[in-house]
Formats: sequence, C-alpha cells, structure tokens
Amino acid sequence: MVRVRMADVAARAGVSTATVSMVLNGVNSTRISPQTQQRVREAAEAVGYKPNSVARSLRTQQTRMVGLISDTIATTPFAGRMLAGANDVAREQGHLVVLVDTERDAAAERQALNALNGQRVDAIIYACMWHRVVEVPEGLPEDAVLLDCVAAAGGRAAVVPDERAGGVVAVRELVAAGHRRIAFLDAEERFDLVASRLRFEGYLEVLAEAGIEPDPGLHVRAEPVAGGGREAAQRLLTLPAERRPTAMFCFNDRMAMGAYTAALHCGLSVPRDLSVVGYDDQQLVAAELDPPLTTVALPHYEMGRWAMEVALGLRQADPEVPHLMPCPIVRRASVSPPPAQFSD
Amino acid sequence: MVRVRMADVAARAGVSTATVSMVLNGVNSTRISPQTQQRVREAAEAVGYKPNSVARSLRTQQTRMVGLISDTIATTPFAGRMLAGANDVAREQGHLVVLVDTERDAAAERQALNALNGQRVDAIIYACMWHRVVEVPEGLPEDAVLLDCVAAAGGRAAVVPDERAGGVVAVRELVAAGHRRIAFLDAEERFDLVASRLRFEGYLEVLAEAGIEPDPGLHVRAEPVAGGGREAAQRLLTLPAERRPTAMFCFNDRMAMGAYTAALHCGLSVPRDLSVVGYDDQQLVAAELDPPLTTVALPHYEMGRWAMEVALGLRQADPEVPHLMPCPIVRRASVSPPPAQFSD
DNA sequence: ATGAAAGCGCTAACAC
DNA sequence: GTGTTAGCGCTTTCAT
Repeated sequence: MVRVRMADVAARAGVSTATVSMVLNGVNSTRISPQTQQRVREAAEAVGYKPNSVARSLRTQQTRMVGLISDTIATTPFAGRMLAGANDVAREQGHLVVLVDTERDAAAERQALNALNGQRVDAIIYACMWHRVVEVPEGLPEDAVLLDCVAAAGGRAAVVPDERAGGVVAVRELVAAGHRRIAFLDAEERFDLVASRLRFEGYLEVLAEAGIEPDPGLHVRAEPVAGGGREAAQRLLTLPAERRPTAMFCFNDRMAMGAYTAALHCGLSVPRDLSVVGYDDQQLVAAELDPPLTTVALPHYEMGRWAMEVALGLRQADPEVPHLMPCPIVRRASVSPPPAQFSD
Repeated sequence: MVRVRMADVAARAGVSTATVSMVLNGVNSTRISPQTQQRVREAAEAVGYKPNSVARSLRTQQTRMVGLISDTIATTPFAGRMLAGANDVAREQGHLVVLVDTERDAAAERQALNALNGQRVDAIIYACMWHRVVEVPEGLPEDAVLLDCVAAAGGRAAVVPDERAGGVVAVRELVAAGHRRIAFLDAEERFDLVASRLRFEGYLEVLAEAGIEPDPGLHVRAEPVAGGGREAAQRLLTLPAERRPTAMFCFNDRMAMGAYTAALHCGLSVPRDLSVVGYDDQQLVAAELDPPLTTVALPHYEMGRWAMEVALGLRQADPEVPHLMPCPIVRRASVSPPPAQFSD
C-alpha cells in the first residue's frame, strides 16, 4: 500500500495542505474558490488520496470510535442483535465500534478499559448479555452507558428491558383468551435473575386487574432451561383437574419448549388443551417450535441503538433512572381459549 | 479527564521523554540505569500517566487494531463464538478488534473498508455467518483473511468448516450403532448451501465404506428449518416398513428438531425407534431437545481464532487452499441401535 | 482567497 | 547512560 499524504495532493494541486484539508473536510469552504476546490478534488482523486484517521485523531482529539465492553458475547445468542443496534447507529454517525469481550473477568475488564482509553475512544458502552445489576469496573468513565444492565451504585445512564410490562402483556394475552388458571413457570431463585422478579410482578398485576386470585400452587420454579420447563410443567399437568392450569407463562422460550414436551407426554395438545407464552423471542427457536410460540420479545436491537445514541450524544439520558425499553409481544400459535369445560 | 503527557512524566522524573519512552516500553532497557528506570516508573504512577495510543500509532505506523467485517451479526446466533475466538486471540496479542457489520450491502462494505483503512488497522478479517463462496468486495486488501467463507476467485487465506468430514463422522456414528437405512434430511437446492453438497458427500462416503447401497428415496430435501425437517421426516416415516429409515442425519439442528416432532406424531420414540443426528450444535437448542441431540459442532470459536492468528501473522496460511477446520461430533442421547427387527 | 507554521503525543536515530 | 531532534499526517490559527 503506497502511502499518499495530503502533501502529495497539495503539491499536485499547487496549493497548501491547509487548503486541501479545508476543501476535503468541507470546512470554511466558502473561503476557497470553486476552481481551487475543483483542482484539489481532482488531485486527490488522481493520486488516490485516503485520509489518515490516526493523524486526524491525534490532531482533533477525537477518534470517531466507540468502545463496547461486553461480558460473554460467546455464550449467548442474544448478543448479536444488541451489537447490530449499536453498530447501525455508529455507522450512521460515521463511527466505528471497538468490541472487547471480557467474559466478566475483572483483570480483562481493566485491561480492556486501559486499551480503550489508550485508543482514546470517544465513548464507552458497557454491555451485559442478560439483564443484571452490576458492580461497574473501577475506571469506567462517568459517562459510559450501560446496556442491558444497571449499576448497583446507580447514577449511570442505562437501558434495560421493561420486564414488568413484558410480564403484563404476556399474561394479558392469556387472560384475554379466557384463561383464569394461569401458571408462571419461573426461574429458580438461586439464579438471582432480576427479570424473574419483575416478570412475576407483571403476572400478579394482571391477575389482580382481572380479578383472579393468585394461586401460589401455580407459581413454580425450575432451572430456566428446557429440562426445567418440562419438569415444572409436568408437575403442574399432573395436578387434579380443578387445580391444573390451562395456560402457562414461561420465564423464557427454553422453558416453554420444555412445557411443550411435557404437554405432549401427557397427551395434551398446544394450544388446544394448553396455552403457552414464552419470553425472549429467541432466534431460530421460538418461531420454530411446533406450534410456533407466542412470546415476548427482548428488545435487544433497540437497546443497542439506544445505548449508542446516548453514547454519541444524540439523545439525553437521565443517569438516575434506567431507560425501560418496551418488550413487544410476538403473537404466533401457542395461545387459544381454554378447553370448554374450563371456560367461565 | 485531565491529560497527562509523557513530557509531564519526564519533567517529574527529571529525564527526557526519550528516556521515559524507552523505560515504559521496555526498549533498550539495558541502557538505562535501574535507578532512572525506577524514578521514571514512579513518576508515571504519580502523575497518573496513560499512554496515548493514537500518537503512538501515528509514529509507529501500527495501530494494534484489526478490522472484522461481517455480514449480519444480527440475524444468526452463530456469530458470537466466531467473534469470541477472534477476540480472544486479539486480546492475547494486545490487539483490539473493530467490528463492522455490513449486512452484505456493497455500499456498506465499501464504507467499512474505507473507515478501516482510514483508521489504519493492522489487518482485516472478512467474515460470513455461514459457510459460503463470496465475491470479495473490491478494495479488500490482498492479505485480508476470510472467515467461514472462500473467495470465488480464490487466492485468499480462508478458513471454513470441514463439512465433508463432518458428514462422515455423523453418519459413521449411525453406522457404528448398527443402522443401515440412514436418511439424509438435506436442505433444498434453491438455498444453494455449500455445506449441503459437502455433507452429502460425507454421507455417501460412509455408506460406501460400510457397503450400504445408497437409497435415493432416503435423500430428501426440505427447507432447512424445523418445519421442513418435520415434513421431510413425516414423509420418510410413513414409508412402508421395509423402506423406512431407522436413522436420520439432518442438515442442521433445526431440521432435527422437526424430525423429533414428526417421530412423536407417529408415536415413535427417539432414540428407541429412530436415531437422529443433527449439525451445528446450535447454542441453547441442541442440548435442550428431548432427548438431547447428538450433533456435529460447527467450529466457530476455533475458526475465529485461526483467522485472527493468521491476520496477526502468528500462523501461516496457504492462500491457495482454504483451511478446513474439523467439526467434532457431540454425543448426546439421540442415537441408539436400531429396533431389533431391523438389525442385521 | 490562500499559505505558513505550530502543534497533537509519541518513537527512534543519532549525538554526546 | 541519557538527551536532542526530527518527524508520523493532519487541522487550524493567524498572516498576508
């Protein structure tokens, strides 16, 4: 790669580098005659000039790069859409994103921050791959924005899914279909999932508004994977008829997948005998189940965009209150009215 | 952020910036007295000096950043492990990865290349989210490395999964269990998947080595999603007993998921009545099926590492022949010997 | 309407 | 053993 500098363009156009800089950046362009501008552009084209952003950054003190520190891009398939959202905004704004995966290792986080600060990125986003409360690493700049997590200490711009509203919309879907015995297949408490508590609140809220007395026996917990969902659903489905649920709201799509299996094993058909709503809208899963799963989508793409917009100053954020991103329901085919004998 | 420069450290330590530079970079360190070194380090610490990589890059002509251009991080959950592999190597080498998602748009690719070249990244990786033959974008540097794709025109360092060997290992697993009527649930030709042809070759190879005459009726095609797998499996399972397969090798895990459903609907149990092997080892899916799916893993992490190693010059690559990364089989619980009446 | 020149913060050849 | 100095390639103020 032959290196051609601004001086080469200047020489060829018979002007100074200052003029070339102004023309090419469209700065003070009124002050430079159209003819000169034309000449400069032609010269740049002719010599194949490509600006050197490193030099530019050194001079201007901004790099047009934003650092994105994430735990575990590796181990969840959710990362993609978050990165995509952040990346799209960055591109629209002529910025680049520098990605660092720290796998939640404190040393790696420190190293990442150093590297990013060293490269003088214009902003930093600190992302988690699932909704959490985090102790932010020491040295994370004040104006870093948190993506899919909130700071334990507070005081940070942050965006997380509106899990409570998601729980509400999920359970309302079931109530609207006529269900009254609605189970919540929750994650076990040991996983300490903030989403768990919030979605449960949403569940309770809808029962209350529908005048349904919550049945503690319908709030069951298991490991938030298919096996857990299966086992929990199994327990529920072997209950005596009058205590058995006609619908299940599952903590995530994997548990819903397990609920499908349990139903099948009990000779029940979804949604005819049992309605199911999941959470996550997991790629390549929710839509592929049989029947396709009605679920609540985690707004990863939108959160990614939001975080980048705040990072780039395109949008204001209140550091005191995390932004709650709506979780839209995705209607597919796993909900129908309850079997006749259970309707009101 | 107060900016403290090398000159500040030099002043405080009572030495020149050259000395500071040498000490802090460990260059020519023999030539500088231990006392001075000590003094410099203390001064750096005291004033909170953080090197400015931008200035360093300008001077040294290397940025310790590598660009990773990818189509669609957004739409597949496979991206993560590839990024993780690349990222890990980069970190080990003190490099940062600059990620650009172009969504396979030519204009975006051009823009990305410009931006990356402008930032003077030390290397470029061009990644696809599934195995393809691509027309590389004009302007992609000669020494860019291709990840999960090969260049139509050839002549590029590239790494892709060894799909043929993957097909072999999958089908051997079935043959070893005693199966002789093994179906291949393939993707339809219109999807134009290079993996499809290759895995089929592996399938045929194993049949040949086992002395099994391939039955064209057992090579069926469908859309490579759960619905397609289900439908294809359905067709196969309604065949007369003597022509029915006892095992299915599925193009991907989603098709295998569909095959499970079909089996269930026919009152067949996996693996007792039907053995199934998938492909991809899709995260949060293969292991969650019931029974957990035996499948062939796509070596995304390893390919990501390989590409980064080549990009950073840690490893040589022959640009004439793409590197084939092994696809290991992941044994779970979907394979067993065929039902007694079908054994030899 | 354009040019000269001073840096941005660092490294490395050369001097002493 | 350590300092001087000349850039890396660009932007921007100040002169003309």
